[in-house]
Amino acid sequence: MNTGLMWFRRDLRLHDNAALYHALKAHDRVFACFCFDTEILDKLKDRADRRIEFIRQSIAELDAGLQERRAGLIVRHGIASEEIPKLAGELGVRTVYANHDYEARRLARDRLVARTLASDGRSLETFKDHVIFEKDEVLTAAGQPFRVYTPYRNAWHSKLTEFYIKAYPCETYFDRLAAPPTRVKSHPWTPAALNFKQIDILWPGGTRAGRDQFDEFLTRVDDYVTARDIPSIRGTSELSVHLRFGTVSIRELVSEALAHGSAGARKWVDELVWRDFHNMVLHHWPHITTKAFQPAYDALEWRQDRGDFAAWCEGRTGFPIVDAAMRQLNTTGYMHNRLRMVAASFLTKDLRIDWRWGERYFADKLLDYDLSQNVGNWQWSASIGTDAQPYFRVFNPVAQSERFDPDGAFIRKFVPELAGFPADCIHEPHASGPLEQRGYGCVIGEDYPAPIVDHAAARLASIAMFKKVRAG
DNA sequence: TTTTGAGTTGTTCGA
DNA sequence: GTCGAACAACTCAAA
Repeated sequence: MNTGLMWFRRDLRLHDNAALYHALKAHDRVFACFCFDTEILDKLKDRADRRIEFIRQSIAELDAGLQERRAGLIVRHGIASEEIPKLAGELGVRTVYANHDYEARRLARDRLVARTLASDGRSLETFKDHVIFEKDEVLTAAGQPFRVYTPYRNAWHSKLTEFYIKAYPCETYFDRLAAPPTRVKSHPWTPAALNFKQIDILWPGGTRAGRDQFDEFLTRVDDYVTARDIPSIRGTSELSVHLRFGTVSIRELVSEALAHGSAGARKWVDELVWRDFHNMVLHHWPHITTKAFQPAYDALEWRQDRGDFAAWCEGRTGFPIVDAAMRQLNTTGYMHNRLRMVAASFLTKDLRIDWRWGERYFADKLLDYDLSQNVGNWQWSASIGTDAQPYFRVFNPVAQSERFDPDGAFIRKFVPELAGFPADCIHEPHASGPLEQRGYGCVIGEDYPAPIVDHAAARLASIAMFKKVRAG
């Protein structure tokens, strides 16, 4: 029997899925599986992990969709590089199908799977699915990968044709989806069975939720250009977690946004181009996960201050917008785009703490965490990455707060002890006098911390830290 | 081939 | 309050 196996990873959908389409097209019968990889699970810091919950919800929908077509999802729990070849053997499939991953560890895993399968006369076939353009698809005129976003974006748009955003019509072959034989065991995926605690997530998993979210965003995409910067209102698409786990199709999003055509929709597509850009950069310069993209900046002498780092993590720096941002991350597993820049700038410029500490902290907390995006944006904020913001550009946390949270609504939500401050005082509460503070129901230094750094001095120290490296 | 100009997200200073 | 300059140096495309 000519059978294949679809291995779902960060592409948890049955529609417009490159690997699934190729599997279905090439085989009479196709099985579907997902593996909870213990090599990843065992590293998670917290037994209540929001990403596990999102995956659980998404594969529940995936399984239901397969059941409707008289098939079903085989779930495994173990070391994926061992489980997948083992399962392929149990099922007697000739070929395993998956979509490209771009992270070094996942690539090593996939190479191992391919080798193990090959030793048994089977093969692993992988496809581009997660991005519009990957690897070497968009290059400079000289045939080199871009190091700067804007020319990359221009080349990206020039190369884009219908071909690249056309959906893979998986449904044409859905009758080829096969139910797993009863002798093939599936691992339960309740939180208890996975040794995880249930935890609430801001966005439910699954493709239905992803589609609803996108439809809802399209009703307000015209306001995107300005609204996207205001954390107290829903101005962004909030599709990041769906993009991360493939419960939406990037082709579908780009195709529909371009068809929409408004200035807001076009701006949003350019943000999706950033996603391709960071992904491409990680492919070409894999060292950026641990080293500066610009090698000269490896010599920067970051402060190794655990106390200040803890204050940043816990949202008690005394800078309301930074603390509100960190508390949003800690309590919801999400942080608004604008605030990610403010928080990252504060850690790397005001506190001069190693960007890698911050990158790691975000990695542990973010529901939508994606290695390439997180590393790329942290290095951008720290002024050491591709297309780096100049080192002398240091965000002023008070100015950012006044500009993007003018009425203090976001601060009030996540730093409720400051809720009594009027809008013009909430951004810098320590500047109010002691009597006023008492009147606003919050004494700085008692009910809310005083600033842990002087921004003006910290800014000069940061610029000096960079200058030293450049001079040396 | 060389030159020129523009470049995600900013801030401060001085006129 | 508003405005332009300065804060550097490199990538890339276009002239």
